[in-house]
Amino acid sequence: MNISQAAEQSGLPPKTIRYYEDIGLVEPARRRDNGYRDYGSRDVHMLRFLHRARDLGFSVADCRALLSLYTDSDRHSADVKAIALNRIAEIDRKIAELGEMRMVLATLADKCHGDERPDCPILDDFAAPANQ
Amino acid sequence: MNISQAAEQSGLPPKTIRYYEDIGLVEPARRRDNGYRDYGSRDVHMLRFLHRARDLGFSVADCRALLSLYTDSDRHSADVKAIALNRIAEIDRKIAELGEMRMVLATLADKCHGDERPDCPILDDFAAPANQ
DNA sequence: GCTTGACCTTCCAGTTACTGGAAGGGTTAC
DNA sequence: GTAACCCTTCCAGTAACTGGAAGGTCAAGC
Repeated sequence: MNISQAAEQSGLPPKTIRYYEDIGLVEPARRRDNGYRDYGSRDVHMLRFLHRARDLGFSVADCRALLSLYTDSDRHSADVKAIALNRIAEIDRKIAELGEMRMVLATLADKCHGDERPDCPILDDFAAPANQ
Repeated sequence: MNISQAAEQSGLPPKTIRYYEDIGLVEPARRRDNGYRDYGSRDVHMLRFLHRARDLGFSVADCRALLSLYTDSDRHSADVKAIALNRIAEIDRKIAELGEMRMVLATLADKCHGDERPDCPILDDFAAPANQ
């Protein structure tokens, strides 16, 4: 099948599929006589795997590792789990960071009249943060 | 003062200060005879403002708007508040997204033995997501 | 046979917000 | 004078694509 079909079935845009081939995340696709890439169900399978992993926020480097574990029947599930737990920890850090930002901003926004007057606690804080 | 002092007092690395000048986020610094940038307290003030705004996750584009409101004494606090509320909404979206990822991953990781055996519910899910 | 439109190909540039490093010149302390 | 550290500019790289240009291919309709 053509790349656009593979795209449709995997959920990845054609551009992204070519990009993944470029960076060696997936094997180069077979080519037809006219130079078109030709995909089979196994290829689409791999692409869908990548789509899912990327959707869950794994980096391309992680995806590389996950894909190599996926295709290795002698893998240890511990290695997969370690990557997943790492990703969870990363998510937790990110959520905590965003939560702090949100709290600060919500507090400031709450104190701001938000009308036509120029005085604004938000800008005041930016100019001289309270907690410093 | 030299750029490294301005960096220390604003919390931004020298590289970043030059970069902000490059993209026109701050006015070009005065130069001394030897070509060195020369910063005053007003400059440092602006840089600290930017540092704070960036720390709260505002994009450089937002910072541009915020800085222009900051230096405009005829501003309406409503405009500042709108930017802040927008940022909060963005944060909320991001947190929700991360929260979903976390839930999925935690569920999968929980089901994974994480030992030397190859079978792994995480990889199984990636290969064929349950919710599809 | 020819055209039209939708594919496909490669390659280059742009995105965000820096950061690292090279090459070269200035300053300060001993 | 020289060593250590500062400053300058410019170029390249980061992450993961995405947009667009230039050009070849294919299938359908006239």
